[in-house]
Amino acid sequence: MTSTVNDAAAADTHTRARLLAVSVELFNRHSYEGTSLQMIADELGFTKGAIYHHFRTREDLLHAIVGPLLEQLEDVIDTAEAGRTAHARADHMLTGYAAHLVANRGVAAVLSLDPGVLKVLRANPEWNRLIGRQIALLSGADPGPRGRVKASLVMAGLAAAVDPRVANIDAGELCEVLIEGGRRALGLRSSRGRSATPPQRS
Amino acid sequence: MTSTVNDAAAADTHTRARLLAVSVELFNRHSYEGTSLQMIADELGFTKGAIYHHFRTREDLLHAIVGPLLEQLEDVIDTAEAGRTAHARADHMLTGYAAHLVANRGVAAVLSLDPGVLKVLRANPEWNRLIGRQIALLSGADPGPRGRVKASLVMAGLAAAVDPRVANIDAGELCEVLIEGGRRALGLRSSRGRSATPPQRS
Amino acid sequence: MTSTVNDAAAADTHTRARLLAVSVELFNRHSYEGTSLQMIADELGFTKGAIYHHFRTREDLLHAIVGPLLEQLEDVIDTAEAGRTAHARADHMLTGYAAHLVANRGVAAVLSLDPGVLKVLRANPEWNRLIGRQIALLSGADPGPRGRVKASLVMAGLAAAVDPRVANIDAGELCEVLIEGGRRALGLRSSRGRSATPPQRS
Amino acid sequence: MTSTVNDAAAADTHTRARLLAVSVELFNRHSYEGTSLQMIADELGFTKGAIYHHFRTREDLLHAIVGPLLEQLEDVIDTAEAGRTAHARADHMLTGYAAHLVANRGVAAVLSLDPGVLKVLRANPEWNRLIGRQIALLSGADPGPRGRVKASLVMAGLAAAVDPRVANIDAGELCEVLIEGGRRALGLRSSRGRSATPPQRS
DNA sequence: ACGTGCGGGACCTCCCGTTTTT
DNA sequence: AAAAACGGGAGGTCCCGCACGT
Repeated sequence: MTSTVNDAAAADTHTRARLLAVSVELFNRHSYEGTSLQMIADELGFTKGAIYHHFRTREDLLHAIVGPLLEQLEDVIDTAEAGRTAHARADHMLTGYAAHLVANRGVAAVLSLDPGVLKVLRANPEWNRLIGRQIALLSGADPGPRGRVKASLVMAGLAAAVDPRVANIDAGELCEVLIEGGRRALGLRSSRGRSATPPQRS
Repeated sequence: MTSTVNDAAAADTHTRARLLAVSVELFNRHSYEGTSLQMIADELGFTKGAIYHHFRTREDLLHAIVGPLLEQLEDVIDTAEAGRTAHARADHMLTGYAAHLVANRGVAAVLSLDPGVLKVLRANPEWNRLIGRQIALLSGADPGPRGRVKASLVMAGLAAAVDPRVANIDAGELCEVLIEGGRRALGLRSSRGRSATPPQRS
Repeated sequence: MTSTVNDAAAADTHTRARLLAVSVELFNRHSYEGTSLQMIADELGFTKGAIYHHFRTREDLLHAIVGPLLEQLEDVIDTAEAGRTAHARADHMLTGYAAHLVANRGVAAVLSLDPGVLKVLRANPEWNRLIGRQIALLSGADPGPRGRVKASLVMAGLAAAVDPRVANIDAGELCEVLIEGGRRALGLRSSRGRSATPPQRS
Repeated sequence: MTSTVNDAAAADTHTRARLLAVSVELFNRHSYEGTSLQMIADELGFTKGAIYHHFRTREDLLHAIVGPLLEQLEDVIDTAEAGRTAHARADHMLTGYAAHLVANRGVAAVLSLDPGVLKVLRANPEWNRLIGRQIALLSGADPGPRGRVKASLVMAGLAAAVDPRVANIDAGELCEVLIEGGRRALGLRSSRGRSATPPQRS
């Protein structure tokens, strides 16, 4: 069942989890910069002062949301980097990323596309490196500017495509479509048999 | 016809053009919601009052930026819709869209990805319909949820990939890569085996 | 009896004393109004709730600090008022005050100079009277406006001069200097070889 | 004519001068940290937003108040440092300082004694140096810790004594008393029958 | 066209004091 | 007795828009 970020936390930490969930939802609707603490507090039914007890600043709140997601993503990256060939590494990265996004539908768009969020992410060297590694992996089959462009295309494209507003589609099928689209865009031959992709032009 | 961004600039060379350019830059850096009139005024070297003389509200400013772009995009859509087969229509839409994005690098990301901007766009029925038509065209080869997902993937992916921060790449080559990636992701066979290069816009 | 600051501490050694000490230190650094309970709690390593258990309000905390000091000062005043001549009374007041300040270096400045503290002091009629009596004693040799001015000069001057940041000086010597300066400013002839050193308080 | 700080400005800059005057008054009554922008705005009859147009931060406001005063004081210090003997330099500093304080009755106490203000002053290296020079001058006749203590005594004492609440006394006489008290406290012989009245500043 | 002064109202931060829990 | 959760509310910053002047 669609494990969200807060799966574990949700059970006991009554309010903190709700706080994060509501925040994500509002960030999605109004963008990070466009969401005030007041809006979050109103949605939760209590006051800004209460929020302050859990997160001293709005950016702390954002950190608490994206932090776990990026840790999750780091696992995927770590695994992918252990692949033997550049092709395998890229494919692992892609499938892992797609699964990661689908598992966190509704959070992903905020994480990856909101300029307000990206500004915060770029300010954190560790997170910045993470994204760099991801791009490197995805563009591994084709380094250089072209590879970077494709990698960015896929990363942003997938992130945007999982937005629930895009289409009413089952998680499993969604993941399939994303992987298929990603592989083609990156020029990765679908590992077994079916070659939807024509031989690479240099 | 009807004034592209640069056209309008030519008329009013004095300040209006600089105002728009600076705004776009700041919207890109800080997101639409994260950019205040004060920031824009400071960057321009004059005061908020001066801005007010050109645009009565900050949203007006946004309209002035995205309006021409969307008109431009509408031309592409109109043309694409005249295609004979679904495949041709999707391909036209894709190539036209790629050219449109490349021609407006640096504006595109704001236009297509910033949630703050999207909220404004969604509020305008006309613009909302425009996006719907674009999705319909791109997913035309494969209607249904899967098609919508792929179309969204391509639309957002391309928009994100043109960001100058992604890679230092020549406009022509960038366009090629985008089209190639888009075609593959959408499952469009590279028609007539050639000419990834679209009709160039200024 | 008349518990001095340290006395009270001995009883409750656990926290109350540290609480007061830390508060005084922070009041000195940031002024009374500029010091929040949070700052005090942080410095102590525990939470605001803990403070609230000892003092129901921040003003209570202030009272607990200045109260004992003012009682101590009242003793000095009482004694001084028993002097036979105006000159002797003023001199007693001066020496006693100097000793009092030196014995409470670091607290004195807050007590006597911080406008935020003075506001609280002025609100308490008893304490207000106390200061009036002190001024009367010091200016006794020369009543009228000039006397009041000199008395204020001495009172504030001495209070400020005991601040440890002013000079690294031994308590005994400091007291000497203060008395000498005070006597001269007030126009009190250093009475017939009487030691400048006052009766030492613990 | 009790020249205030804003003499020149008062005429034309309608509100800015009032803003400063009101602020000084409230700082005196409630201490710097104890005075909110709201209080100032209320007293002036307009809003915090209006204040923001003149001073972007509360500390700016403080700077605008103490800045001119310290410049004035620097003139005095410069002049005093040109004296030939240590005694003369100290005496010049004293008389000049007294005149400076009397000329700015009501502002002086805030400037010199409020811990909140001192914190800001200490944070500014230039202003910090200024105070150091002043102490050096006053303690010049007797360097070392004892001299510093006396200098601090005089500086704070005089500043506190000019507070209008201390005594209803004419400016000229006040100045006389301050100089007399200061000289005695510092151990400066009233030099060669020179009038106690200092050179009047505008 | 542009600068200035200002109103009113958010924003985030954070504070103080209470309640609830351990 | 200490910690944690929370409610109100105020503080400072700052923003947007509108008067004016020029």
